[in-house]
Amino acid sequence: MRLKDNKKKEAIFNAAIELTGELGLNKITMSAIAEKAQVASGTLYIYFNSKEQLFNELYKRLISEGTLAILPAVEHLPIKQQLSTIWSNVLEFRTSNAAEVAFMHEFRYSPLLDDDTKKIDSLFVDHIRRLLEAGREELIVKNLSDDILIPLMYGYVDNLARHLTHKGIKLTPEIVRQTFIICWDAIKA
Amino acid sequence: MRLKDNKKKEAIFNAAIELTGELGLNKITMSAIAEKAQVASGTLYIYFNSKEQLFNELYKRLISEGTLAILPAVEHLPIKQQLSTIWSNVLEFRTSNAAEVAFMHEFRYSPLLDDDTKKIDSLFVDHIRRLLEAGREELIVKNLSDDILIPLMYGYVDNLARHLTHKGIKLTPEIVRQTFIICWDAIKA
DNA sequence: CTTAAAACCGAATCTATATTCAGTTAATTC
DNA sequence: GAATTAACTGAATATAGATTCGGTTTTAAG
Repeated sequence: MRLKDNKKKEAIFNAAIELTGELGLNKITMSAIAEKAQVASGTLYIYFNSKEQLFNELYKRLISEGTLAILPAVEHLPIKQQLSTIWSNVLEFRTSNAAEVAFMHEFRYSPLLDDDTKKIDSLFVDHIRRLLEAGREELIVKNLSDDILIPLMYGYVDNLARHLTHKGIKLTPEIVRQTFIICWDAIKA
Repeated sequence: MRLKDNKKKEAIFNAAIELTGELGLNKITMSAIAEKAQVASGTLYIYFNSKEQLFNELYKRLISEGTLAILPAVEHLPIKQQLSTIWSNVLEFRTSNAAEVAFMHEFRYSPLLDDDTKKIDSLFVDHIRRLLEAGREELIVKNLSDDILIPLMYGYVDNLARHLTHKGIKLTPEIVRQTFIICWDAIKA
């Protein structure tokens, strides 16, 4: 008997990512993915039960390999430094992996996103939440609810990265520095 | 001969908005819109050429009646006051018109959005751009590019409003005040 | 009151794609 | 190296839903 080929699964994922970059999530068909991955359309169903499952699995992988891997092992650093490092990493990741980020962003708001996948999303936010709490205890972060502070950071980084990518502005250390200052000015006590 | 019934068009728009609130943009069918608006599906095509046109027209209307109407006639006020008033209005609008905002948000990232409609979006941003420029001249706003400042304001208000709505948190004057302070701390010189 | 034209209806059509499946190929095991 | 079994193929199927269209109703105009 024959075994599944892991490289084939990679090829399928890559095809999906590339096609999102080229066409946008909603114009992608299973046939197009199959063609780009150099397999027959029926083969996709050996590796995935459905289009929905394919995308959800890809999304989860990108979140864990991309976003979560961004959280550095920097627990020994002061709060502000930790936030600064994370800020820099996230911005870097988001502006240098255009196709992946496009996929993640489009999929996040698509009807295909399933309930299970939604949970993964919160891991990253939870980490930020803990940092902010620590910052409040040290009296260096404004004593305001997470509901008010987190949308600032999350909304800014998301919008900023998309804006820069969209306008073809290359991320420079100077931009990273300036934007973090803005962000910190916003939340510092 | 018979004339088009303007109330019917309203009913169609309202049906589309309500259905977005109930089901999300992507689950909406022309038949469902027709049913909720109490017309036959064929009738939709008397008023609109296609589903795409229907949604684009609705989106444009919501932008101009909603978002643009938010820009108050406050040109005589100091920059900071103007920004504060706009901030308050946008937040108020975004949290108290859940179905409309859901539609606008979902449609904004949907494949149906056409090029022409995209242009309308920028009117609001242009207004903010002019305010920031004036603020920089007065040395009260950080001397940084719009590409860096605008995503902060836009990303924050967008994310914040969605977050509050999603978590069922009612917008209070205190939240408006606190969030504007955050925003202003971020951009002030 | 008549007539013409356009709104209106909703069943039938058309289309795009996700998914299936019968047949074929390749790799694993003994 | 034969048998077995799962991967693999891609044409055929199934289906959802946008759009069309022939027939019907309404109303403005004369």
